[in-house]
Amino acid sequence: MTAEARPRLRADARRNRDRIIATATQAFADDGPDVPMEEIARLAGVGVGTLYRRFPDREALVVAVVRDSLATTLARARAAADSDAAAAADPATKADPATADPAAAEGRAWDALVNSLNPSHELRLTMRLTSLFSPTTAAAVRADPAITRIRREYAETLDALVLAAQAEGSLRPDVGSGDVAHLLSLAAYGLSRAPDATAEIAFDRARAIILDGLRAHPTAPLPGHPLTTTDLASE
Amino acid sequence: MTAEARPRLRADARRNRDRIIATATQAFADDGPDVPMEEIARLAGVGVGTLYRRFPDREALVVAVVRDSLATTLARARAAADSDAAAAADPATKADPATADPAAAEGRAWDALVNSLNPSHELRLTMRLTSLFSPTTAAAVRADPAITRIRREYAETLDALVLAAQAEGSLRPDVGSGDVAHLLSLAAYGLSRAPDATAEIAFDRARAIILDGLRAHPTAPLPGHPLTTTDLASE
Amino acid sequence: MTAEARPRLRADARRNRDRIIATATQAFADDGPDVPMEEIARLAGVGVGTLYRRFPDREALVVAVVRDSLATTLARARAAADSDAAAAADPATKADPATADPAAAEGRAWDALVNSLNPSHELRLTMRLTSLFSPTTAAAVRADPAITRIRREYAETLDALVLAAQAEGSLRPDVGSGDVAHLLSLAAYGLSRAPDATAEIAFDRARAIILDGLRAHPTAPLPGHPLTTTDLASE
Amino acid sequence: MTAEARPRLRADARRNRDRIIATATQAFADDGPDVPMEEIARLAGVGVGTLYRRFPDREALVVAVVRDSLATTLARARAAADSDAAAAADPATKADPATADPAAAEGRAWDALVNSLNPSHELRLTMRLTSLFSPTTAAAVRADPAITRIRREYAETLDALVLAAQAEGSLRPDVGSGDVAHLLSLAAYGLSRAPDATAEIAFDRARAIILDGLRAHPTAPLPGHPLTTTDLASE
DNA sequence: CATGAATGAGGCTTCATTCAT
DNA sequence: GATGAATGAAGCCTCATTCAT
Repeated sequence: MTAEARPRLRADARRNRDRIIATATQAFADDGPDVPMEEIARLAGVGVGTLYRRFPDREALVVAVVRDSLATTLARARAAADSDAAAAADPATKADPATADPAAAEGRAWDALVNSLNPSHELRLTMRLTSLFSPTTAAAVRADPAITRIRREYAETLDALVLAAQAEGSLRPDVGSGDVAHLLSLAAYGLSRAPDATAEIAFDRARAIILDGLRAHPTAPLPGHPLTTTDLASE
Repeated sequence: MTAEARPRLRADARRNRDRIIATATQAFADDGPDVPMEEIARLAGVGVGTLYRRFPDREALVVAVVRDSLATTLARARAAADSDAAAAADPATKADPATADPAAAEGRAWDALVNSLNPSHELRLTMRLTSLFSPTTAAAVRADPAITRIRREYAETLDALVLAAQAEGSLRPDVGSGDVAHLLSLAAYGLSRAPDATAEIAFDRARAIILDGLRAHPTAPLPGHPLTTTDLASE
Repeated sequence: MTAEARPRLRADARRNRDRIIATATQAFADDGPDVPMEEIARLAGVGVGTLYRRFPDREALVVAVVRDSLATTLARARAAADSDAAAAADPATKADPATADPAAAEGRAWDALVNSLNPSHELRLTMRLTSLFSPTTAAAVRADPAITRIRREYAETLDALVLAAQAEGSLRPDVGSGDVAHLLSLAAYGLSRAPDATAEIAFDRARAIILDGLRAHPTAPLPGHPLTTTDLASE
Repeated sequence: MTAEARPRLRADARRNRDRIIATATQAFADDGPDVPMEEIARLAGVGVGTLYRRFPDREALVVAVVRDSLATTLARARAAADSDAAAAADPATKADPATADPAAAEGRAWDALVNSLNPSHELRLTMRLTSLFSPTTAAAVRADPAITRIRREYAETLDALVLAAQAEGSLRPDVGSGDVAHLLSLAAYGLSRAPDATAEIAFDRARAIILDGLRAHPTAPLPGHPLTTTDLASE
């Protein structure tokens, strides 16, 4: 997934690496950013040495976890954008607006936008993590080239979705992809804490309300100007 | 500020205690939840011994900080509610809807609700803190009787504001005080991170969009049922 | 002994500090430069925490040990120089060269030089240490201002002794204080390894032979030019 | 190079083994006695596994390195002794003292002694190594039969050189081969540290002074008795 | 009471050594 | 045989907490 000089990992090493990242993601989410490395190793069923062979220090592990999670999120958003494009190319879909489901009347682009923002379990955990790590670690995360690239590509994908939704008139024109990303990351963050059904509902409701706020029926002018993703780069 | 048995601390001791809490609040906000106790003591200009005399252990200090911050927030929300009640009792205010400021057309209760949710510096810190502490410490915070009481009183105050806004027709009827608290805490949380102007704007815009979503113009039924604050107690 | 802002240490702290340095000096000599910090602490009868409170890391401890040892050595060399000066001022001492002990016929300055080079137990340990530490640590030692100052003062003292001995004709004129320091440090180094009587003898003999070589009876011109202490600064 | 049961290693394995020893010798000299085994393996271009196949543990590698180095040194000292013997047997050499180079007036045996003590690069490394390893490792080195044998043979060679030089009157009679070995090892040790020109000069000068001290012009009786190599066995 | 010195458990990381591929 | 992945013991250092001054 990265462009590093890591041509091929031995099968078992690869499996270990993947399991460590998955375990670490979960452990960080469960116990906070300070979970002992030994605990992570234990949960992953490996010795500390193996953990450190793969990730030179805690920071490297965190970066890998975030990188992995963001890559998944990007793939998801892209899939949503692509399926939207495919649907648009297929005249059979939503052929006649008049006969369409009124609840889905917002249009294809809107649906694509909403789908792309449905946070995966992984992303939720990452949302939480990125806000919990120490300033030093956060800086390391932002400095990672692979993460930077993913963020940029994600921003581009989201930009396209936002513009399409605004073109079809379903998304209010005075918001930018930065606003959208910010709001949805907030919603996802709220979800990431409690793992139970209530949190699930609270998230769904919050998301619905936020989406209502994003629809093209502004009741009052928004302050400032539409935020682009770049505006939030320092987030 | 709290309802504890406060056996009349000597003036200077009292000052010490207050300074420690203020310092700790700032230190937690600046450097994260792991600031060493010695660092806090140093910043407060006292020895560790003094710190430990006031707060038997780190958890007690955290609890005190959160308690203090929540108490301030509650007082602020109450003041907003009270001024609303006072305004309602005063026929001179907003006497004639026709002459009222159109931008404020949502009604007095709506304004009161919005005001009560304008996060103070203190609240922002608290938002950040409560989401950053370890699960263990978070549990200790929730278990604190004084904090529980404050949360309950805060919920009651918010309930009243929500009901009033729904009664006047400005707040959509399918939300509860839990939804409102959840959404606004999310917005405030987003703010608490970066202290720069961009974050300020992002927060203002996010809040505006959320408020639009909360207004009484539901475009689609919300999933589930209106959340009460109790629903979110485990958050 | 240093010019740091350490005005006064609490009596017990001071005692601990001294004991730690003494213990560390011995431990380094006995077990090499890698003695675990915990071992040093244990031998000194304190907890690791105390050790680290006084010396932020291993390097700081090493620097302190070397500094302490060099200071002792400097004091010793100075005492030798001073007693020589005092003797010279006292007409009763060695009043008549003709009646002096033939074995001591070399003169007062020579005796002073020899005395100043009688390595203390501490210095022997230090000799061994400075050559055993890692390049990084060695660099830290050389970078220490207090150590730099002591080395400079020591060089000045030795310079005076060397010049005096050459003036009285007992020390061969084609050597410098750098040569003298180098040779004697070699002898002392050899001594520092084995702690038994044999080593003691070997050292005494080696020193006697070296001193013979240093006497004013050069049988062959020495290569290069007389070394000054500065020439050996990188040693 | 050693007298072990060397069951005819395959050519490439043999090459591996030699490269590992050479690499390790250099690595120890460059980076100190704590170079990780993996680093040595990497520098030698083999995997750790291969390293451990040849040398069961770190101690075995160190012993092999020292053994190798000492064997080289012994060969050199023997060559010097042999050439001296050959020269002595050849009446053409130094036939007429009157026509001899005055600077070489000390005699053939003296020259042989001096030559045998001219430290090779290998010996310098060994000097450094043997003094840097931990007490435990140093003991293992001394306990190695091959090393013991080499030391013994070296002592015998040196004994012969010393006796010859004393017989011809160039070496003072009150020193033993132990004294000579001790002094020259000290000089060589001093050299092994800094690899620059200053160190070269300092070594040359120190050696010259020491040789002056060793010449047959004792100005004072030496303490103790002439040391044999055995006296220094524990060094 | 205030201070800051002492303690030691606990987390991070390294590396000698073993073992599966 | 060669390789390098896995293991875990051991050392460094931090910091919450206790206690002597």
